[in-house]
Amino acid sequence: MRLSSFFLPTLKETPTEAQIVSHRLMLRAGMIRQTSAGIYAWLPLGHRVLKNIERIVREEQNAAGAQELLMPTIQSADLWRESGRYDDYGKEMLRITDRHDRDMLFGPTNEEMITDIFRAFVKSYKQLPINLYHIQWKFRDEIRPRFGVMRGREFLMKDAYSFDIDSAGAKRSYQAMFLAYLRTFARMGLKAIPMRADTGPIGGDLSHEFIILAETGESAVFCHKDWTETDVLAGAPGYDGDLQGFFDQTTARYAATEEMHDPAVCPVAEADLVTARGIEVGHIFYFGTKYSKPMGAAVAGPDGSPVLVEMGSYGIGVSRLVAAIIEASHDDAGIIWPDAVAPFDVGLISLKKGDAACDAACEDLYAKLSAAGKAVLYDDRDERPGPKFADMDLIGVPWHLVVGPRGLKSGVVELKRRATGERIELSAEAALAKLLG
RNA sequence: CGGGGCGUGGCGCAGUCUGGUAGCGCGCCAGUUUUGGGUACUGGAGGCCCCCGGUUCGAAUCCGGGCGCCCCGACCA
Repeated sequence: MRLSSFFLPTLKETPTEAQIVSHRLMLRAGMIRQTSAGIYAWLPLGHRVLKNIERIVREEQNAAGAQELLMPTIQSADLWRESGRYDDYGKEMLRITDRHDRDMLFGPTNEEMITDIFRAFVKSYKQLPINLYHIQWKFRDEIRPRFGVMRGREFLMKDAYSFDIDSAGAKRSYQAMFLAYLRTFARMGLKAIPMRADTGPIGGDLSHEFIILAETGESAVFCHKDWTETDVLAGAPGYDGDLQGFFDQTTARYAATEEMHDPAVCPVAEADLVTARGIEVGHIFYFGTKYSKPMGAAVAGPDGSPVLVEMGSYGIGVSRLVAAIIEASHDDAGIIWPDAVAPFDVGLISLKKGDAACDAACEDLYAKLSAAGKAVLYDDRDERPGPKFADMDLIGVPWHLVVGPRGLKSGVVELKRRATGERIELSAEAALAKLLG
């Protein structure tokens, strides 16, 4: 992509409404545009990151055996009356009336709808287990949306729903998602800590929140310091392996949100306890027959008699992750994208547009990197070096390849790693080899 | 919903108290200049001053009503 024609409205100054660093940087980097309180348009740069995160989530869900489908954003109130949540959910649910005066709503979650789909088609225990998910926009009419996409009213969520014949199967489904979540967040360069959590309005008796530590996190969290020092996934099994063992071993290490933490009975010595702020990026629930019972989702068991299915649900805040990653990875100059989610792999900076040698070298590098499958943002604008460096730092591209007349005279270009600031001079060929290696 | 604050070119703000030609910085456009970390100068474009009503010869400014947005609290991916 040539920056001269890329829609990237970066800002030099920070809009006043943005209070936390991720929101400020997302606005300054031209990633999002607010359209109403808690509702945002995703501009091209932000959209690229959102899609990358979505892709990782999808790959890991598929690897864990979940199957993707897509349910609508608008739902009928009738389903929610069946589960009893139409009244329970309160004002957070956006209620809509259609032209025939039918009660509709913009889905805040999909337990009812997926249960309805399940019960329509699945009739035998032989078809279980099943885990279905989608990645779809949700709307929750928060009392106070804030912090940009961190707590928007409209947000993109991956929600998965598992169906099992018994609680042993359901727990195994839960543990598979538990592992999938750890893998998902690790791939994004995040250290997410699973914490025992309240089940809230979703209901149920087993639940973990996945929390990443960041100063601007909305809730206080407590965990053993081992969490911050070791790789949770070291020794993790495959999905057909000993999930129970991994789950037991992982959850044995203390970690709890404020609501669940009681200093009086905390098993961790004070010296080993980390007290921090956290951002919730995922939440998993096992809730048994909470929905299958009122909605009559039963299958024939081995003896032919009906058995209510055991369910769980598993959410990841996809749009929130964009902000959460920035909270966890930035500096004074701007965003530092982890490679896996970066909107571009390489930022190619031409220091002097119009200089024949410089233009030729840039075009050549741009063509070769692109041909090799790299996403390259080529800053071919007729600008001075200063703004180019500043913009590339701001939008956080992981590698900066700087090409200028001065270096070309001595046969070198400069390669900079955004995360460390480390810069090396090397030949164009060597730079290509390093970026493609 | 309770408490606090804000609404003036794209962004950041002044002007409002004390009514009288709508301003500054950044950005944008043109030209000159400069050229390895947001160059300097000159010229230019761009504003229903959130909306409606009232007071007044005259309202960004005063009065009434509405709308929108932000921050602090309880709820949530």
